[in-house]
Amino acid sequence: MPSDQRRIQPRKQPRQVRAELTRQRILTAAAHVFAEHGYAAGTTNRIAERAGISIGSLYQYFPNKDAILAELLTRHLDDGTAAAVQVLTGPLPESIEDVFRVFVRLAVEAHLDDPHLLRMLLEEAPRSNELLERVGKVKRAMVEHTRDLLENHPEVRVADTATAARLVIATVELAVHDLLAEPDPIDARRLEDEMVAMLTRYVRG
Amino acid sequence: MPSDQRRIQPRKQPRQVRAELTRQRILTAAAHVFAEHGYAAGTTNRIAERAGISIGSLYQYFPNKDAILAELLTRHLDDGTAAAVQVLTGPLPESIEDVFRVFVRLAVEAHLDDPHLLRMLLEEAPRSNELLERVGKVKRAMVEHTRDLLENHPEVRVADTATAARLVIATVELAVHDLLAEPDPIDARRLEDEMVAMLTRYVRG
DNA sequence: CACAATTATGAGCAATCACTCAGGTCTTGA
DNA sequence: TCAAGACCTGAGTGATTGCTCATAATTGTG
Repeated sequence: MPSDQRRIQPRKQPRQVRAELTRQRILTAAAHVFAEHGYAAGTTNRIAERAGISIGSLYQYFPNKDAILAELLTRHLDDGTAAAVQVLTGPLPESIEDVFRVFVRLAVEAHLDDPHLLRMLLEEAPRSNELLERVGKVKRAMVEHTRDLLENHPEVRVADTATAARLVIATVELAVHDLLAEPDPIDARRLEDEMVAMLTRYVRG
Repeated sequence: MPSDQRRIQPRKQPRQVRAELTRQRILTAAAHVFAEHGYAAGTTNRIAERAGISIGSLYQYFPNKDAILAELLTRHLDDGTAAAVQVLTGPLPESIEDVFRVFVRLAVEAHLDDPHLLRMLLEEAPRSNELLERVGKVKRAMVEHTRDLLENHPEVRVADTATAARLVIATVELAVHDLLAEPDPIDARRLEDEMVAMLTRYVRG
């Protein structure tokens, strides 16, 4: 425990209830502000104002602005993997069509509540090597899982499973980016149906 | 020609050769700087430095930073539509598989030289309503063309051509975002092959 | 109640950045 | 050759922003 350690972490851990409450309020406010103004224009003062606290308090819980972004991204990633693990733990459907449907729906649901925030998070992730690496890790894990699935499922007839797995994952991700950004968002059900159809016909050969 | 018009355009049009040359250098430098540092961190001073000119000169050719971004995006959009028009003017292949191959290759080639810049341009486009509208217009035109194609081609058997067209366009766009961002970019040929296969099998039903 | 630890405050600092302007240098044309 | 206009220069300005710190308020503990 070096005594001259840099102030990379803010103070100590919260001890009182109101502290943890303030932390939550900061994160919620940051999510709103970032989603609305983007990362660069989402100033820390604005976040504090929206959270109903002073700017000083904000910096007692986060060492800097980037740390807030990191925490938001971490939470999303953790939520996503938790949901995925839960699905993978149970029994999967037999047909690949139904398997794809499960995954596509999972992806859609995970991003349906705040697409703008999610878009921002993924855009700003490259700002930090650590975040970029973390996102990359999750993505690589998904690609690996998909490749296993493609290689072992009897219905699947694609040859280049490595490329196919990347293509499938990228296509599902795309669901997100087309559900949001557009001012005229596509209907979630229809998108799901068509995407599942496309993926299924593709891997069946 | 109102005399009190705001200084939205910088000075007059360039008259001498060196002026046009300087303009080009600014745009080239901006492309590099934006691609490397992103829009927010790509300062105008850095652009001027990279272009080998003074910051004052930069502001004789562009009224503000956003105008540089706008010009870069406009050029990309114009180049892209020009290439598309040229392809659409000539005779298209018979089979949809070959048609898709033509379009996918077009998209890949258009974005192969500077993927980072392109990513940045599309991310920052929402900063301006005008740019957003311009991008939206191009995209809508592509979707419309695709829908026509899907409805008139004998091999195509999808029912919901509206959704299918959007899905096809989004999938092709995806080629870009997966060719670049990743530190381990996918092989262009393989991606092209698999993507064409996926789209073809999808629309054939 | 006292008093120490924890949490909250917000004016202000230092740094950064887009952009200006007063004045230079170069090119052109007569 | 020599003005007049075109082009270039770069230190500086005003505004913004991330963040600090001295101080105050609140809470837990005996």
